[in-house]
Amino acid sequence: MENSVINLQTTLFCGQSFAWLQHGETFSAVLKGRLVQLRQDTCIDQCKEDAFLYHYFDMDFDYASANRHLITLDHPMSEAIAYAKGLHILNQDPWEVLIGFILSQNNSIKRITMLYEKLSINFGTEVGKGRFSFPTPDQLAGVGESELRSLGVGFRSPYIVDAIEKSYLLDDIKSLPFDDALSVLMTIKGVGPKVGSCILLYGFHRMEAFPMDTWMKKAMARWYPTQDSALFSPYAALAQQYLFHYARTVGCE
DNA sequence: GGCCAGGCCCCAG
DNA sequence: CTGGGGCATGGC
Repeated sequence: MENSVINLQTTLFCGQSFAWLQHGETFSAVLKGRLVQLRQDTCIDQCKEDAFLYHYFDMDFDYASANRHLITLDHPMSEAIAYAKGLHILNQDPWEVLIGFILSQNNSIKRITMLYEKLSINFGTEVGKGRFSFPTPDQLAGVGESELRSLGVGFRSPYIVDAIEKSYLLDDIKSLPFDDALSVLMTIKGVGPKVGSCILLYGFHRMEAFPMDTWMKKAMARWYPTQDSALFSPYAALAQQYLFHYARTVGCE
């Protein structure tokens, strides 16, 4: 019904992806080696014509049903859902999520997006209009720590180098149980429980994931002090996204 | 010019 | 296993 209509603004800028730019009413990103440009009013039609976009925007997931389940929970979940109406969890490329969220630690979303773009411009493939694809592991192979530091990656540079060397680990994640998958991801330097959970959520659509960042710690302490992610099962990941977006943009009062 | 940012590493206890 | 300092960089 109402909440099954995707909202691009909320979906693309609620902190799950660093690949999108907005100019006027147009949202754009380079996905699968091509420049994708969408507007809210034409998004649904474009997704129906394009199997990749349809899956990327998670159009098959029953958000109406999940929301009906979550909305029965205590304050402020119903407000958080209403506030983020039309939020979908994207099905992103695991490799791009891995690097994006290694960059995210002790960093601001604005600067993460900037670094993501810098990596694309320096090591990706130009697809026209001054836009570049995010570099593949092969394109980043051999890139050194000092080169990354010169781009502003800072103390995360050795983490990125390690992730490049261990990118093959992503190949087997899909078939693993959640905890095993998390353990494998955490063998990559710079990947802890939070970043690992983000990879499993945004790269593998694992609904059990419940990334606990600074905002989520505040939100849980404020609103659900005696609870954990089990409260939101089987939609913990979606509940997390609603709470994160609500706490970060509205506040924890 | 400090403060802080979707944490994690590393090292004490 | 738990806790806390340190960390590169730039937006504010």
